[in-house]
Amino acid sequence: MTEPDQMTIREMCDAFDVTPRTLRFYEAKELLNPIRLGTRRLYTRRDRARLKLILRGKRFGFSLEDIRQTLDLYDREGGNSTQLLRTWQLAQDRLAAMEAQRAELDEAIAELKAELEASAPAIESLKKAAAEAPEDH
Amino acid sequence: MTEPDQMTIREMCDAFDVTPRTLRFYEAKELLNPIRLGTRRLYTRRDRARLKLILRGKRFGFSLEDIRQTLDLYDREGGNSTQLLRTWQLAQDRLAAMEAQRAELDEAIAELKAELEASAPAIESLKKAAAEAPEDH
DNA sequence: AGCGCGCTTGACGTTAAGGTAAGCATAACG
DNA sequence: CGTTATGCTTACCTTAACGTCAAGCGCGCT
Repeated sequence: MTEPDQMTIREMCDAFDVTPRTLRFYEAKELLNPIRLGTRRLYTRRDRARLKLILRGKRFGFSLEDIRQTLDLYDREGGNSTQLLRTWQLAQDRLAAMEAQRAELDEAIAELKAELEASAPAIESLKKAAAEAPEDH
Repeated sequence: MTEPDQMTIREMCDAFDVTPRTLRFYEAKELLNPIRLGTRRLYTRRDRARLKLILRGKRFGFSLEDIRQTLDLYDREGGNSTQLLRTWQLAQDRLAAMEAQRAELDEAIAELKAELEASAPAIESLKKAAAEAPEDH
């Protein structure tokens, strides 16, 4: 437990490399809801887990609204059963979407690699030329 | 060659499920440059290849500006050598970024799967209950 | 000649995701 | 105990990536 249980907004910003504005913005959009000590925010372990998922989702190109919905997949704490089943279904969909994205990413990586290898010889000779006649800068 | 060599803007839109506005916008941002027949646009095989890459990049969460730079990795047709070397370097970076993203995506998929499996039993019993007492709708 | 359709440019509107600035409260520190 | 840092809210500003709307051109048909 090197990490404290609650963190101030500043500590969060330093830990996750975001601005206070961003955290408040996410709160306004109901992606986070830190405890209030008087008027100040205190972020718990749960908020940190959620923020991590949020930032990851963003890197994958999801919108905050998309992310907001997926967050409930991780820490739902009850809710009625039909609601739970819908959440479950949504999770399946998300998973499928992510696996599709993974497949597409693999393809893209393969293509780029092929492109790189195809032009590798030309690059090599360029580097050699540069090494022999280094009068450019 | 079931595909014609040049396509009108409408044909492109139908083929890629985008609006004319989007194609013109990408052109303004120098991601595409179709031939002009008089004032009209004609999109070639090359434009189609680029558009495919653009839309893919978007799904991965890249900005159009990011994508614009990466596009040159695929169909550079010359350029001076220092420029070429820089492009090469950029390609390496992109590749690394994509591989990092794939690693993160794998992790995310694994986590979501774990979450799903953990709550699978509860869901199963819910489904069973719903099957036995189907008086909700 | 007139009509309509597809395309063009140009200008302005919109949404998401924050940035920035003003004004006030409170907490920590020398 | 005054100053300095941290935090809060409210309000307006910005950028990317288009959407929407108006007005006009060219061309194929009748």
